[in-house]
Amino acid sequence: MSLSQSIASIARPSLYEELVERIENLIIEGTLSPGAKVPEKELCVQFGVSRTPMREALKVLASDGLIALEPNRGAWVREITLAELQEVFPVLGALEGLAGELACQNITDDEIEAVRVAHVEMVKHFDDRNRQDYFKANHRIHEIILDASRNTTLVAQHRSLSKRIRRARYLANMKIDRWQKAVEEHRQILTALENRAGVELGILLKQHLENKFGTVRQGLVEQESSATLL
Amino acid sequence: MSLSQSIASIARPSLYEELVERIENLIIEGTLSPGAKVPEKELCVQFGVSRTPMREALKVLASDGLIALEPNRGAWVREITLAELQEVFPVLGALEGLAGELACQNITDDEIEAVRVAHVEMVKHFDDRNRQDYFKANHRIHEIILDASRNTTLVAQHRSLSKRIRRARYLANMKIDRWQKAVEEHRQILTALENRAGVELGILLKQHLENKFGTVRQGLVEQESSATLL
DNA sequence: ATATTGAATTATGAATTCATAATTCGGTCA
DNA sequence: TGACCGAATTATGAATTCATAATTCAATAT
Repeated sequence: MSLSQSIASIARPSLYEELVERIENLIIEGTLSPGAKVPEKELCVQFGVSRTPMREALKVLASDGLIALEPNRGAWVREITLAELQEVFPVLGALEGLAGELACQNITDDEIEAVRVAHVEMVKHFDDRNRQDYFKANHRIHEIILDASRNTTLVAQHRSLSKRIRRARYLANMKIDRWQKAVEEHRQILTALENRAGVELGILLKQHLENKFGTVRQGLVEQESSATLL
Repeated sequence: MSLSQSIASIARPSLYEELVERIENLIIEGTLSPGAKVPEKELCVQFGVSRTPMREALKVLASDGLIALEPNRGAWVREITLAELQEVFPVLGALEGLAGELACQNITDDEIEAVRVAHVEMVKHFDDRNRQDYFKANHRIHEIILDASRNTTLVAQHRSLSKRIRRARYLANMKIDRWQKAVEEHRQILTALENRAGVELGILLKQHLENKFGTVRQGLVEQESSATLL
């Protein structure tokens, strides 16, 4: 893994890899929304590549579950259903629990300090009700903890699943009281990390995720009911 | 998911999908061994397809971690290092633990009966010291439990990771006392399942996996040391 | 007005072609 | 003999081409 990474950092990544990332971003940031057709030709023109690397990228994205390829009918951004959320969240919970335990065994003092800094920043953005920047700081905290597990397989699995649900864009819908609660949970998470209390951190992260699930579910239900009304 | 599956079952799977499966099998059964080059051209001839679908398949296999693509140098079957095993097993453990808990909530009596049948068969093959068929029955048991979690995401993640380590072919090296112990563990697993004791089953499966890890590690260490001697 | 048919158009799946990078191998020189 | 160079060969990355399946849309029938 480290070998292939070092090679990748020297050599220019191939076209298809770049395309995977860029299309992933289009999906996550909502330019390509769930249920929409992935316009193969347009994307080729937009990125200035031929269909070959584009189609290779689409195959990888399909294998990651971000899009669905229907034979002879093209690619579609996969919808996030309530059923899928109910599947993904427990799995993410199991992974986060493990990450928390491992992180407490392996995290450095510098990394804990980095979490502390990100935490303070996150709280500031909460006070300002700045959802965008709150999300970024929040995300940074979880990334540091995950990386501190020193388990690239775990990190990769978690990232892959996170991407699938991140599209739900739950933050836009997060109610203020739930948001407040999330900040409090993060205070506990930081404390457990500082104490290197592995099992406790695992439980906290899992719980934190379950609450997040509540938010996402609510957002999705609202979205679905409003869609029905149209 | 059910939609795309029903479509896939009607339409002929595309070439690249078929190739992904067949090359996967070549890797798992050892025809393509770890560290070996994946002979793109030869495989094209062998399967009677052009390079385009073949290369699409290789991209997917790389994304699944079965092979490594080195820019301008081709594809190689990824080696299983001890470091990777140490990463993968805890993740699989977390997933199996979850699977056990969910299975106890959702498994049908018929499915428990199927596990019982496979268990009896497995014990018979143990008595005959028939490793091949023991492995098959063993595998069937774990598949039923996993499927009983009713969580296709969990199943997919578990399968993907299992494939990565199944290549280690640990069974060939399993010592008789460890084998005996594995059978005993399976007796407990069956009992927990019959009692629908979710938490307990989760712990048992995780423990069972850790023991398996010991076997795989030993096999790998022996293999590496013998390789060094060459 | 709506549904249905079929030709024209477009999109997709896969083979082929082309440019370039890596490897091989024969020859040269130390 | 062995290290080094460079032309020939081969493999790889990506664009193009070609065959076929899906879709669109105008014309017709109900």
